[in-house]
Parts: sequence; C-alpha cells; structure tokens
Amino acid sequence: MLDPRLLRQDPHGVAERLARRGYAFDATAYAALDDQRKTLQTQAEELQAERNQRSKSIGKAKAAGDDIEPLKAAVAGLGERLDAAKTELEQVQAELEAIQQDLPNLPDDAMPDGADESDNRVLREVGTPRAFDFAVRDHVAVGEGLGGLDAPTAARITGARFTVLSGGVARLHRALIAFMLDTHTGTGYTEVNVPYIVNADALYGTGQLPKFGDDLFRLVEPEDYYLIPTAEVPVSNMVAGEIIEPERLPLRYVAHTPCFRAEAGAAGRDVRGMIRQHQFEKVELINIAHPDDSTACHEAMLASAERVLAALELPYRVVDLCGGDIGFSAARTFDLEVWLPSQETYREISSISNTRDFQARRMGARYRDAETGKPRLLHTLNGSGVAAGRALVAVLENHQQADGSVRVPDALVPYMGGLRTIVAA
RNA sequence: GGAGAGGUGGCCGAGUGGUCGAAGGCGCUCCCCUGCUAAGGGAGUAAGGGGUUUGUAGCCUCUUCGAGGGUUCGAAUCCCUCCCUCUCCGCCA
Repeated sequence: MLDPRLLRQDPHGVAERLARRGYAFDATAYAALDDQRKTLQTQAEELQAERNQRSKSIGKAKAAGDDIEPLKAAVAGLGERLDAAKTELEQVQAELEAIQQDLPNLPDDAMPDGADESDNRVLREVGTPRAFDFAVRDHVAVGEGLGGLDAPTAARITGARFTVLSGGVARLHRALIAFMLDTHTGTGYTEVNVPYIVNADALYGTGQLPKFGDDLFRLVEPEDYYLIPTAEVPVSNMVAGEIIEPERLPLRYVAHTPCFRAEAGAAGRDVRGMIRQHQFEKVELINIAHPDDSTACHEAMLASAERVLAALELPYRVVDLCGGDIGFSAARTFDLEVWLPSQETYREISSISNTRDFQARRMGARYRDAETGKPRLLHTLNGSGVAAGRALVAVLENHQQADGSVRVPDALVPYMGGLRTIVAA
C-alpha cells in the first residue's frame, strides 16, 4: 500500500514513478474520486457531530431531570440522513481502496528501467562455470542415476510438479538446509519456526492478496486459510500490528519452511525436474528495519545469501531487477542466479527485496521513534538465503562427476556425516 | 470435542446505557525539592483518519475498549454471530 497522503498530494508524481514499472495509474480519475470522497466525508462527519452533540445534551437533560421527549423528537430523521451519508461515503471509499490495493510499490530511484527480465542489470558474476570433459547431465538424470530423485512416483502420489527424494540426495537436501540455517544464525540471525498455514489477513499484509490469490493453495476449511507461498508471509507478519522499540531494530529472522505455489499461468514452463515445483523448501531471511537502515540491511542480506553460494562452490551472478521484472511489493530487488551447466545459463536461486514501508503499511507494523516518541512505519525486507530445492539442483549439476557420482562441497561434508561423494545406492 | 472464565491505552487493571478515550497503578517525559543516590511533591503521557495549513505546529472534526452485525436519540456497558487466550475434562503427536 502506498502512502494515501502522497497519493492525494501528488497523484501525477506517483503515476510517473509507477510508469517506470509498467503500471498505468490514472491519476486524474483518482484525484476526482478523492475530491468526491472529501465532500462526502465532510458531510457525513458534520451529521455525525450533530448527532453526537444532541445525544450528549439529551444525556445532560436526563441527568438534570428534564423532559427529554421534545429533544428526542428534534433528532428524528437525523439518523436516517446520517446512514445515507455514510453509505454514500463508504461506496466511494471502497472504490478508492480497491485502487490503492492494486497499486504496486514505488520503485527505488536506483532501480534500473526496463520492460522485462532481459533488461535486468547484471551487477557482477562470481565464480567460473566449470569446464566439463564429459557429457553434462541435467539434475534429473544425475538424481535418477543416483537412485535418489523420482518424479513418476510423486506423480502417482499427487500429480505433476512434485518429486520424491531419497537416500543421499534426500540427505543432501537436508544438509543444505541445515548448513544455511547455521550460516545465518552464525551471523546474528534468529532462527524461527512458523506456521505453514496462514490466514487471509497475513497474505494481505505482505501483498499476495487480494491480487495474487490465483497462485495460492487455499484450504477448503477454514476457507480463509492458505498454505504459505514463502516464509516471508508468516515471518514478516510477526510484527503486524506491533509497535517495536527502536533499540531492538533491526530484527533479523531466518526460517526454513516449505513453500506451496499453484504456479497458475506457468503451464509448460520448466516442466522437467525440480526447478518449478508446487512444493519446495527454502531458507528465508527477513529483516525488520528502521527506515534509515533498510538500504544497508538490503546489501547485508545480499551478502549473506552470496556467502551461501560461495561456500557451496557454485558460480552465480547478481542481478538488479528492472521495472518490468520486479515484484508487486518490492521497491528494489536483487536476484542471485546460479549457473546451471545443463541449461548453460543462470537461473534464479534467491530474490532479495526491500519493500520499504509498503508491507508495513498494510500490516500496521511500526516502531517508536526515539526522538518524537511517536509510532512510525517500519521497513520490511525479505530474501531467500537460499532456495533449497534449486540449490540441490545446482549442486547436483555443478558437482557431478564423470562416473555419475556427485562431489559434496566441503562446507556440506559435516552435514553429510563426513560423506564426500554421493554414489548410486 | 465438552464445561467454565476472560479479551479495555506501552504494561497492569477499574468501569453504573449518557457529562467515558475511559478511574487507579506501573512505566516514560518535564519541572520542583534534596550538596551524590534513594525517597518525596507537581504536571504531562493512546492510536488512526479527514478538514484547514507552506507545515510531521496549532485549531476543528470523525473513528477506535478482540472482530463483525443489531437494539437505542446515545453502547466499553444490552442482544446475536465469530475469533483468540486461560483453566478443567476428553482425545492425541
């Protein structure tokens, strides 16, 4: 949600900034609707004030023992006029709100311009893709060769876009998660374990609802419960409705959770393997920050995620998402893309966003300003550190060996019980 | 699942259908007193929206006592529905 005051004071400025991300905001229509709101609100409040005043004087008269019947008669009809005024106001307010809920975040000035992902700015490439002296297999072939990756069985249990992992591959997945959690808690993150089912309010708070409900799995009962699409939803909402004392900031949380996505509109994309699943696991970083610190926190989160990829000895690049590719709630997003030898390309493995006060406003997440003592909106940031499923894919592909085995990167060896190579079961 | 109790400001806690955004306390801020400290005295201290305005100042106004409906001229207070917390029982990992 954008600042309604800014929207009112400078709708055309907002429209210009939103245009950078390809969103057409009709500032003129909005301003006209808001003028209407202003008139109706003044009208309704005047009636309300009159009623309050009259009711109060009836109370006084009654306390004084006076006859209140004539006073009551004088109020007759006021209630109906008030109701009518309120109804009219509510309609216009609902229209305004519908527009506001739909507006994506204002981009950071530093965000690159561009129409789609091909316009993203590559900030740097780290590590060198390995030169293979044998035919590279994709992660499905490697995993199946090890007897540890099985989509057909998952299809029988559930359907498309699920995978059964087993043996060394399953353990590798668990090792990745444990390693990532330890890495982040080692740099000051607090590990949290959160609900994987959230209510509609939480999803509204982080911006998935009302606009992106199609990509969520929703429970039949209770019907306003949903499976989380990312840990960002439960973890960020930990501060919903709260006023945080500033000395506690920034709050830094790390959570390992499954993520459930309907992948509506992704039919036909990445159908082979574990790149795009309905269920995957992720280690997520959340920062709840003072507005003055959020940019620095964003950089630090990026460094934290990069540390993981470096330790896993995976080549990657850092990308600054352009206006055409950035998400609804984000003001600025850095993606980490890991090298996949089978595709000879970089694929997203982490997305790290500063939403500034966009989510905080929706959630009502505030801190107490040290100087004024007044509550002000926090900044919220989220980033994968990193996606476990895609990390597994990257390790299988990048560290595969000619004989079909997979080398365990040194950082993971302790988490594999000392195992240095995963071989076929 | 059954029975009961309860949800009020940063926290604890009182509250009769009207003069209640709400006693009292804690905490916090400022001031006074005390040659440090402690104790004492005084004042202040909820949030959100709108209007006015150059203004996050002031002024005017509306809303908010778990959420949503209802009764009433008027609801923290009465009625209905829902949510959450706690206690006991049952069940269960």
